[in-house]
Amino acid sequence: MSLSYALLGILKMSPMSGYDLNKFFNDSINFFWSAQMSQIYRELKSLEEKGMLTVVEETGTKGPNKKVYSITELGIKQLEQWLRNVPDKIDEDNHNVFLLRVMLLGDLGAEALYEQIKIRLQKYKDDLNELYEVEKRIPYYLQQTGRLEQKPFLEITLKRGLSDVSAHIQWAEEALIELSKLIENKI
Amino acid sequence: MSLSYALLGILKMSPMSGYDLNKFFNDSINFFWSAQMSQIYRELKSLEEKGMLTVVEETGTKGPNKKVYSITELGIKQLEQWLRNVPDKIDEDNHNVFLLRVMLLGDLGAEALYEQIKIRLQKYKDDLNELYEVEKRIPYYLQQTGRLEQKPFLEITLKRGLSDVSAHIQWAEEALIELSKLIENKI
DNA sequence: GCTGACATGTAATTCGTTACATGATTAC
DNA sequence: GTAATCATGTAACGAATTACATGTCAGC
Repeated sequence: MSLSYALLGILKMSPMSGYDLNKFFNDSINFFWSAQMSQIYRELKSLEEKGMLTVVEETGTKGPNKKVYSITELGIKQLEQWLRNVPDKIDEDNHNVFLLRVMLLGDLGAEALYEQIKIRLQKYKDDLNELYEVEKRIPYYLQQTGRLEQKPFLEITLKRGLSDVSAHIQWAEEALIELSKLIENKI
Repeated sequence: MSLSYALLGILKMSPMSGYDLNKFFNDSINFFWSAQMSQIYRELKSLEEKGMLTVVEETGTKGPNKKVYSITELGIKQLEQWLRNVPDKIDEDNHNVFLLRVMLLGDLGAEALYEQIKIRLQKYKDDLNELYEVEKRIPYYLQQTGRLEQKPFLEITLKRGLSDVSAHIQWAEEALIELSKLIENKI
């Protein structure tokens, strides 16, 4: 399962709790990964049982106790194996509900589609701004974990997010123009 | 579930069997949707039980009998409701295993990442060619189902696929350049 | 006293994949 | 005869979401 490797990979950078992992997902790599808290907790438990993680309970300064997880040698080995082993079947998760809507909405007329793409365009613009925020946080984050040599790789990852969102924005803007032409001609 | 709406939407264009639906997924909208046969059959059965589809068994000219499904009034109503109702929580399925790999592979060195992106770039180029094939098939398909007025909407859908893949290709090429610089400088 | 952030989990359900199972027809 | 395509399904498993459940601590 890929969530387990996501957890192993992040914990390899720095030990943390399930709660922190969720924050990391939301604050940093939300543009390509997210998870439910309940799933994270369940998976952490399972990885610990398999000996890939160890856990230490930490009495925090505030809030209830934290369970801080660290990766083990076994965990590192398993993660590396997964990373090096390129799957021959490239299994991109290609269920795009929005595009399904776009295709089928045509049947209900151009106006309905126009409105929905307009809403989506705003979302893409928000996403773009969020990515800029993430970009700003990278140097700070790298310093904290002392992994400055990772900078180019994080930048490549982030650039993919930026490139995706920019393409989406351009597509949406062009689609809106197309649709407004259709709407005008129909009058 | 969105698969059910995908099935309703396609069956609204034209009645067909589970087998045909799978072909439609693979030949036309594979760039944003796919499904397992077993899932399709299960879902068709469930939609029929709910009264959103009707089924007629057809003795084909070749092969075993087909079960041809058609959408009912109820099905059309449900589909339209789903299409018009814009979800406030935009729930893009954002689990990109490849990007997870990219981020984490940095830790194993630039070479490993370079190789994996190179493989991926080839896949993107194949995808692009496949999309051009789909593009060519659109006019033929529209004539067959007599839905020429749908053309602009299918084109908008397809353009999104093209825009995505083009952005991916550009990103991959730039990433490879970046990485080769890193590799050279290390020698 | 209440809200919001902190913190962890269980249970039930739904969704999706994989493996298994069957059989007809056509082209080589 | 045998492989490929056509055609439909069941069973078991695994993954992900949703709902439920509990409790601390800080600030207003």
